[in-house]
Amino acid sequence: MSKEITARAVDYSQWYNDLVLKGGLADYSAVKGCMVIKPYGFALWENMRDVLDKMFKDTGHQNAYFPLLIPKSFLSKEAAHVEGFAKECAVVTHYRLKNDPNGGGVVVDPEAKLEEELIIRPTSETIIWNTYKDWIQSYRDLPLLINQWANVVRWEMRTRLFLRTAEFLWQEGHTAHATEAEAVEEAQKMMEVYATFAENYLALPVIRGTKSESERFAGAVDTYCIEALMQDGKALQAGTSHFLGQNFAKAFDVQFTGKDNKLEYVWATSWGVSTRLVGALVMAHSDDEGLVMPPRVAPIQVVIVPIYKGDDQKKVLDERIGALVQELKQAGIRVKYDDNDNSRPGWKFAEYELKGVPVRLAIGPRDLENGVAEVARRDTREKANLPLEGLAARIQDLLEEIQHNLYQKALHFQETHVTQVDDFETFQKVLDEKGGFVSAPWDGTAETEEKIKELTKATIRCIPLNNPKEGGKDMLTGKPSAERVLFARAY
RNA sequence: CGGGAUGUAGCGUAGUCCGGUCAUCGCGCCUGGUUUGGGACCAGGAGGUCGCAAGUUCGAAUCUUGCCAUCCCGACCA
Repeated sequence: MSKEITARAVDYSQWYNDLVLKGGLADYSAVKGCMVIKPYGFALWENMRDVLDKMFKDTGHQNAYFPLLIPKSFLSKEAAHVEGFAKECAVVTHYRLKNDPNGGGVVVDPEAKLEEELIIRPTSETIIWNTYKDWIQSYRDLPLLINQWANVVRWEMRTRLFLRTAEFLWQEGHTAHATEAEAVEEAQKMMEVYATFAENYLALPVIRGTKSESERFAGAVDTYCIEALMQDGKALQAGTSHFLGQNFAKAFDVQFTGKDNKLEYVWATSWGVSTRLVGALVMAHSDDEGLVMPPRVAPIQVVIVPIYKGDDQKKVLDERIGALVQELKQAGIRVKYDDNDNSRPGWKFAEYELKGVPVRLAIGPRDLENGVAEVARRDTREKANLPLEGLAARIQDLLEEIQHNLYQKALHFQETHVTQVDDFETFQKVLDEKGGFVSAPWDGTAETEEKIKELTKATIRCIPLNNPKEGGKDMLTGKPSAERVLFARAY
């Protein structure tokens, strides 16, 4: 069949591509490095977005929108920041096209060169802090808690659907605070929001931690992160939250007058998650039959497939199933009744399995006689006949059970893929043969971290929160180590 | 951005070395009919600038050059 997907064991990368493309989440586009998010994939993102948006608002944030284009000079104001992003910025140099005098279509009008070139935002710290300067004068203006939903562009050399594309969708929170402690607390709080979201909605267990200096966001004092583990044993950074100190306040001269009438620089945070979460979701739960969607964010939670011979039976089914659809909708369930007569039940079964719909109901005349529906769950692929009477409530429970089951499965995988090692030889062996996180003592230097990366391709994913301080020896250098950190090969 | 591979109808493909009724086959699509409890069947039909652009040639899917896109492996990164 044309919809067949490559098995994980055969080619994991191809399996992932097959799921995204054949599952209808996204397509390649005519533009290098950019993808088209298709309706089914976008519906998934919208569900994620809606939940996160509510969580942000519940923690006191407001949405705003800042420009896509940023004056080039802004980027250079914060030294570490420009260093981090300069290499991947798209630049707008002209503002007009004209007909090619040689008849070759349109060309850039050389007379329309911009005085100051504009960069397409790779992130918005600079334009936002330039704006905050005008918004903040007094401690009464603080804290300033803003989020924006936006697209950003980072000119990546190698792209992968959802995981790394030149343009992607995300949200970026940018907050300003009167004290350092309050800003740190905000950064930690938002990391916790992300972790809660990943675990409760994406059924994706994550490890909370901080980044080592070399993995830190360009311009941050501290980067908090949530790290997830994919089925191939590679780690994936699922969200980051940065304590920016006063770096941007100083770069953009954002000061406020305190109660004591003294001028002070504000303390800042920024935090973001992106459409990359879609990739994380796909790789964490799906199987060789196709996508597996966690019910809480699944675009379609329940699909109903009618089984009938002839129009008469169809009519009877339409009526009964129509009532059931209403019942399910009233229970807040996202349901689709697929009564398309052009494809047969078997085809639909396979199609919705590929799309990862958590629950499928098949209902035919036989079922109506018995007052039941055949209920199939995507996660375990089990089927059962359940009474139509009170079905909505049963389905609600079932969706929660599936959500929970997916989380438990992923959690078990994660827990069994954190390996403690103390020597470098074992470290390499675990990475090659088992994958996952490797917890190993590290001497705390960037040099050692770099050396380990060169030798093994593994990086420090995070220093877990509340990490026990245990004396030891660095597995590579033998130098004193204050604590274990988590290494992994990563996306 | 370096190395390797690929690009023929919506999808998957034959043909490319050796230029000349070669645009092949399957799925899908449209029409009609029979069907419908795990990817239906019959009959008829539509659909292709052979990735794009130059060039070589009497003649190019096929040869040459450039470009575009995708995949895999590196370096870089969410």
